Amino acid sequence: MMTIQTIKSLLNESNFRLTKEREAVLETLMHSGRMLTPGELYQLAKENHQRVGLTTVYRLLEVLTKIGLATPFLIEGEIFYAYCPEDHHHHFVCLSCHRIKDIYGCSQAFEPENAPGTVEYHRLDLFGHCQNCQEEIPTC
Amino acid sequence: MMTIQTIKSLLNESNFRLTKEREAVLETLMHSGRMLTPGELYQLAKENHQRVGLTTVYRLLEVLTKIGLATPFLIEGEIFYAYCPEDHHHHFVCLSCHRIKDIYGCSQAFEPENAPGTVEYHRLDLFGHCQNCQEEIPTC
DNA sequence: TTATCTGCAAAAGGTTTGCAACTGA
DNA sequence: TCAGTTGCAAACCTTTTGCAGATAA
Repeated sequence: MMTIQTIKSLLNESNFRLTKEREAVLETLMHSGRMLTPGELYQLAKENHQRVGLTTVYRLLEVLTKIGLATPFLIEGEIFYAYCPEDHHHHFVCLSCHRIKDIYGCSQAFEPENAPGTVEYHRLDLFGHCQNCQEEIPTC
Repeated sequence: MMTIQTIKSLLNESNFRLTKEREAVLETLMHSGRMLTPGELYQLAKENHQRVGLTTVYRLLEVLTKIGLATPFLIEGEIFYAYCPEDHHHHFVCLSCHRIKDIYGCSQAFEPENAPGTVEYHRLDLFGHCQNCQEEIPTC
């Protein structure tokens, strides 16, 4: 996982700053290992660290998304964000606990040559239930 | 493309009804060939057909998503919906005009056996610019 | 016949904005 | 030093809900 220093450099490159509030929120997101709604992230960050404002959370998520360090997910009408290193990979998303596992090794093979246009990027997400959550699910 | 009659049957199977308002909105969505925000769909449907309410649009999109005939997309913070037949396929999404092209022939090969859990479903979307829009983009 | 659907108006809820004070680089 | 950031409160929208009347099946 990328160090805070590296992330700080990435932010600075784009004229963004890493304040102590942003660091608190960022660490909360990174260490959660999950995708979180802005509201959830705000709550968690408040619990784990100093006082931060919801506005700050929204603004940080926007910045992180812009520089490719966070990715939004739309699940059942709700928007979540996950910390997401900038290299190309895919995701396994647990629909129960919202944990994200990055999956590396993209063959790029499924960018068909007969695509009806120029492909800028693609996104592959697998949805299911992680091993922890499978055990907890009652067979019904 | 699925006929209205078929869609009506699918709706009825789940105790939903196809009213003339829903038919108007549905046809607008199907024939647009694009992903649309609820607001855009509402505007288009009003232009093309009789008077419909925005609430009706929201409720139809919810129903269609539930029975697998519409898919939501999250693009730059906005939620769009596309008509989407219920069989498994992928998408090419034009970031300029929001047109959607369905891509068939999924190898399923990228559901790795070493996935950290049970995969319920996956989703692969390609984003780029369709041939129409490439021509229009000024080289800058 | 009746469960479902409609549109409106109101409520709710999530997200953004303006601003004065603060702070990282 | 000063451009970028903060948190608050207010503004903004998008989405949902309640309801009485309409309608598909």
